[in-house]
Amino acid sequence: MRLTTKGRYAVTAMLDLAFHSDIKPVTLTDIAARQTISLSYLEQLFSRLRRANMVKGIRGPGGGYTLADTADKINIADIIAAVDEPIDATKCGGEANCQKEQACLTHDLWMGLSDQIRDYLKGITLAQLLEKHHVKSVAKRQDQEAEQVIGIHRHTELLASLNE
Amino acid sequence: MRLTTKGRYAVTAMLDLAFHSDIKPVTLTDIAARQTISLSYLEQLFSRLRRANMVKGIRGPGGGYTLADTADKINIADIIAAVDEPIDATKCGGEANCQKEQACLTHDLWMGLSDQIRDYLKGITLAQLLEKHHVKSVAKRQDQEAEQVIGIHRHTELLASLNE
DNA sequence: TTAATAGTTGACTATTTTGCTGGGTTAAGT
DNA sequence: ACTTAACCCAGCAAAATAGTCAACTATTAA
Repeated sequence: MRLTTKGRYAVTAMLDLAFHSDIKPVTLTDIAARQTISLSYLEQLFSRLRRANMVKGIRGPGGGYTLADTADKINIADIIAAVDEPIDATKCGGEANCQKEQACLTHDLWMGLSDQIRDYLKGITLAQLLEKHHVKSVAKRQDQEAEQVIGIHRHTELLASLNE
Repeated sequence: MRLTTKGRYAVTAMLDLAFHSDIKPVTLTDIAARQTISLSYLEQLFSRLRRANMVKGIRGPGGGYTLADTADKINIADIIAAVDEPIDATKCGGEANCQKEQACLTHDLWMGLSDQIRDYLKGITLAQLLEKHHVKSVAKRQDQEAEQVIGIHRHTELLASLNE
């Protein structure tokens, strides 16, 4: 699992879509203007997102993109995985072709960590992020309320799984 | 918080160090051989790690690197932060220089997510990863009683080195 | 003292990824 | 027909990544 600006662009665009595509499809031109991402770069990203069945493209006037599913069914890990190259799991490609035992061991450790991050991001949906933002803006408007609904208990939960 | 192969190299190298530097300092040449990372690339990474006070360099014959602190005091987030460029938090650099409200909102959402990942990784130490691996390898060894004997002597060798 | 070891530094190169431009083609609505 | 917008390329400049080379300095064993 990698975390780069590319994935960030994708998540941002998907959030924008979740925000605006309730009524009608959203054009990439709109997203490009709102999020200041170049149209052609968005096209690249959405080409992958569409092939991964995260969004649906509707052609013609009045067309655009909509989410392929409800926002609570779309998680962050899948979005990032969709736009990232399939990571080649370098050098120790799946099978044990490592000559050295140590190399494989530390490789395993890293992969385990990577899996945990993926699981963590799999547990966060677009709907949760929108809700969190909603809560936050409401809280800012009224008075300070306790936010952070999503993060904390999940954090401890995952740490607990480390200690098994 | 970014997650790239660079950070992975750094974590892998630090894990290798945590494994082997109990008795004496570990040379980058050794790490390069074990982890199949180029020596000079390691030099770059360890230059940053040293400046970030994650490791100590010891010169002269018998020299090498050791952890600057015990393995339970070194967390993954700090390792990655040490080798990564300070992320520029693009376009909305700290202050609210976003012209559009939406851009800032989704930006906030992403930054919040990024913070959560950082907190998560801050909660995972080298010691935890080593411990997890230790348990796992023992279990694997017990399972492989009737099977091929390839890994066994390496395991005992490793366990022996842990008890010294 | 001397030679070997090993870290330190900086500049340099190759490759990959990133973000973007611009050209088109195809499907759908007016 | 004409427009709109998704779709699909080929390519390209800048940046990041990964690795190389060479000169240097500090340490210490012999």
